Amino acid sequence: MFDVYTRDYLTKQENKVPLSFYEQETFTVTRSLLGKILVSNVEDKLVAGRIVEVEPYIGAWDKASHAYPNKITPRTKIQFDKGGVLYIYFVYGMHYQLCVVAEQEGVASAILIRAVEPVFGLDAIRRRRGEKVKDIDLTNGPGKLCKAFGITKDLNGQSLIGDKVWIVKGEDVPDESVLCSPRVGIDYAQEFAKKPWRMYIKDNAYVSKIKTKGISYKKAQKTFTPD
DNA sequence: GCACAGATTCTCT
DNA sequence: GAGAATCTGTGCG
Repeated sequence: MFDVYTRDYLTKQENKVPLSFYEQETFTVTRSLLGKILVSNVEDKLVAGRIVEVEPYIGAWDKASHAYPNKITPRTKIQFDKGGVLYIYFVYGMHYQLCVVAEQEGVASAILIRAVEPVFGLDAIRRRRGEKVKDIDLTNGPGKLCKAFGITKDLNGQSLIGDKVWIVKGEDVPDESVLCSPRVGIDYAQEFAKKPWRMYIKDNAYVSKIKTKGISYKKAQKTFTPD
């Protein structure tokens, strides 16, 4: 654990990542989220974790996106918002997923946070996840981290510079430490199911299970096209 | 250390 | 009414 992430540091308004960060192009934001600190303050419990695994979803041409092809429904309309809000949805009858909306207004974009490394509020995380769960399994998956952070549908559409969930600066991760592999659980997305757009920090123990060997960030970057 | 099925409810057809 | 951007326990080695 890192002692630098104190309550004081995590809650200071000036340390929150500004909205302009989220308004950038999706792939850039996805990459830059690695190493940053996700903070939640719900039910009066401050909890934080370093982001170690993320996946981008583009509404316009990515078949894996809920909003493909620019489909506006009550669920997906949040993805069309201006970058800097939360997109939270429910899957498999029991799990929430937490996404960050990027890009300008009108561009459907969501970045799924798949795993974090706990850095603050371990007690609250353990209580929410259950006493039997091993430390390494507390937040190494999108459903797990939502439970650990107290994320529910109520937070859908909330601002990322609000007082419930936000992101603060962490340690920058060099390109050499970023690996990319196919995204998870999207077999229906045809050619897009194989795109190596799941990004994670190399050798980090809190990344969720990896089946295929990752490729370099530079290589993956070239595949980020509508093809 | 696998593989498999069950849980359970929301969203869109 | 089908299927889902998942997790967990069980059973087998």
